Amino acid sequence: MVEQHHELGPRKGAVLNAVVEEYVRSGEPVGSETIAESSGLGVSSATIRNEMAALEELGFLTHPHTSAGRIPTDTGYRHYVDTLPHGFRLRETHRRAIAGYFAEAILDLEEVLKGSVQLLSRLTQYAGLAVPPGAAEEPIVRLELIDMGPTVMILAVGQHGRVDKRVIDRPEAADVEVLRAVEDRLQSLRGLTYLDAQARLLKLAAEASVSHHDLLLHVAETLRTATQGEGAAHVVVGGVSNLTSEAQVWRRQTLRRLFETLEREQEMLQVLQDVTADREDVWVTIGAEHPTTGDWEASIVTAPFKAGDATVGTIGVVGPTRMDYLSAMASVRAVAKRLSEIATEHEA
Amino acid sequence: MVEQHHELGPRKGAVLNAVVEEYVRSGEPVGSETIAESSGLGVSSATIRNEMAALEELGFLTHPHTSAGRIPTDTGYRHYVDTLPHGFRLRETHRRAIAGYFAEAILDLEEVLKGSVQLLSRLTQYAGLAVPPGAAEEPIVRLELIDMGPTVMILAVGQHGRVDKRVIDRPEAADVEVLRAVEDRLQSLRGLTYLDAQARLLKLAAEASVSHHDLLLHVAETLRTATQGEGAAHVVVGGVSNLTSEAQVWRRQTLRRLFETLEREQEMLQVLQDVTADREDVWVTIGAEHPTTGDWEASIVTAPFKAGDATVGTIGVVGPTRMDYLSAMASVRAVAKRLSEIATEHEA
DNA sequence: GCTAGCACTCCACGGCCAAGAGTGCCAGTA
DNA sequence: TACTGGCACTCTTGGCCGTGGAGTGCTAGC
Repeated sequence: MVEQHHELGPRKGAVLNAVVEEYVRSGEPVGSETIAESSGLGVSSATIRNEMAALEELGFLTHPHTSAGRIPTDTGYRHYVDTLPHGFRLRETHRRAIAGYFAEAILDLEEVLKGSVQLLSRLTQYAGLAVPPGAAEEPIVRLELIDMGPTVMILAVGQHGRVDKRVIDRPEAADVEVLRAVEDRLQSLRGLTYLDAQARLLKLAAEASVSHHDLLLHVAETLRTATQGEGAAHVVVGGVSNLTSEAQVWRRQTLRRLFETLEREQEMLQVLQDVTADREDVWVTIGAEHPTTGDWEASIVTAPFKAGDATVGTIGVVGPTRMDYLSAMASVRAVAKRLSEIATEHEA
Repeated sequence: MVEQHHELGPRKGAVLNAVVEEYVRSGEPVGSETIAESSGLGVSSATIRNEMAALEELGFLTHPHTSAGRIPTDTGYRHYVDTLPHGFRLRETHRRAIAGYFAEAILDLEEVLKGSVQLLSRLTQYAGLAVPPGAAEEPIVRLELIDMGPTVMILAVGQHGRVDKRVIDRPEAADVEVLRAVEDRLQSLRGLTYLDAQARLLKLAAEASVSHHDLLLHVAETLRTATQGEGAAHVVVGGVSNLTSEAQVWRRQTLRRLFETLEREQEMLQVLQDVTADREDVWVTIGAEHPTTGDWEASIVTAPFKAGDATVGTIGVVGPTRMDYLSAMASVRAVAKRLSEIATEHEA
């Protein structure tokens, strides 16, 4: 994927990348003169103009109007990102901020993610995003029915620290004895994953007496909502105020659409799943490459984090397509790496 | 408080209120002609002009520039709000939306609040806010230590459905036996409130053997963070995208400050405490009446909700000072009423 | 105490012009 | 063949001006 872009030829590539960098820096359409001076290619602005015209023809640059400089298209950014050098070192201050944050061991992954999202949003000046691990594969360590008078609380605790609860109306038949009895039966599910336990519960319920039946189904339902559907859709968002920064020349209308979607977890989850797919490393989705980011005129930088070999979650940032990709990618990659360490440790 | 404003005299009051209503509706500075026609006072625009000049002198109205219409000052809005008729009926669609939402019984208060905030933001087109009940006075029904291998989870469940957890590094001395033993001792705390249990725990820890000491302190700390300090600061926010609505003529800079503060729960909690104080009913804080809302050029409408006689939480909306106060107050009041019912029921 | 009338003020808007930035292209050169 | 200097052309930006309109403040009269 990287290589196919080199059909551009080295000089066109250099010009394109110079335009991207300059535009990201200044926010102004950039002219041939600027590139001729700054790029160090040792050619005149006229030559740059020719290259630029060609790059526009090829779809990497545009023109706001005839006599303005060039700005990159989404395809232009894509080329830039794909040809970025790999060994970029994070700025020292950022490196230290990340190290500092992870130095104070916090043991609750949900909390760590909230903090990580804040951290990323501070480092990049964009908004941070994270998808925490799902419950499906997590073994259950506790499963309880708690008598709360007119209601009953169903409480599940997972091996890696998640806690799911649900309060239900107390079924007619469920007196203290029954609660006790059902809770006892639930103990046989310890050690099973949320997913396996669900299946098991449905079987148990089918065979159970009427008085137990309802409760067992409710427990199954509790585990189900923790693993899928509306309730499970969960995205951690932070630092959205960064997106209103005055530097960002975002149109009001666009900003509004972005904010609206950020509030709909279900939808955000879908977007993040789409853009992360099954990438192994940090990945960038630029503007119209995904319908939703296109709608926002924004880009998303994400990286998966893993427990051992299995991807368990996602972390990233969302910002304008005119983004400092190099730095954003480095920050996201570094944070994802730390999260993987934590998640792997948790797992062990 | 209402009455003192009537020193304005009935006609000045009528003019002021007409200006507020017209300005809220149109967003444009309003002229004397408009008021003369719409207010039904049966006087000419010249008379209105005199009244307006007087109202400006008194600090209720301003002028963007000499030849523009008038807009209300914060004091102007205050007078308007204070003289609002009490018996305003909620719009039928809103009434139904609220009834509909609360018809489907959700039993987890935290969930209800999230939903209520969304509901309010949809009804009013502003952002919704809520402060859930604190843990301090809630009796504890379960207190557990869960063995998670290299770590231990401390889990507390409250009478009204709250669940607090904290994962700690496993203390050296804490083998399975010790965990068991400490967990047994914790059972004596059942029925105590979070606050009482804390005090009790500190006493227990002081007298306990070395191996129990650390664990007991950790449990106390868990209860403490649930009741006060950083961790307990918790504000539910929803519908912020409404604030970016194009209709709102909010300055970029102002909007940014508002969004930044909305993300800082600690600070938001303080603001909400300030503006709610110990009001019994819905209350409005307008612009500069509070330094923070002044900074935002915004107003907050809040109402407490209660369990029995005790205020347990707050719900409200935040929007521009140019707000439809009547409708916002009605919506907030109605939702708070429903929440009080739920909270009271919970308590019982 | 109210109103009609009027002079006055100030903004919003459109047209106009000049300056400037940047392009596209051509003709010339190594 | 590839590059460059030069130049005409285009389009935006900003300032300047004049006009129209909205709304005020004031005064004289009912």
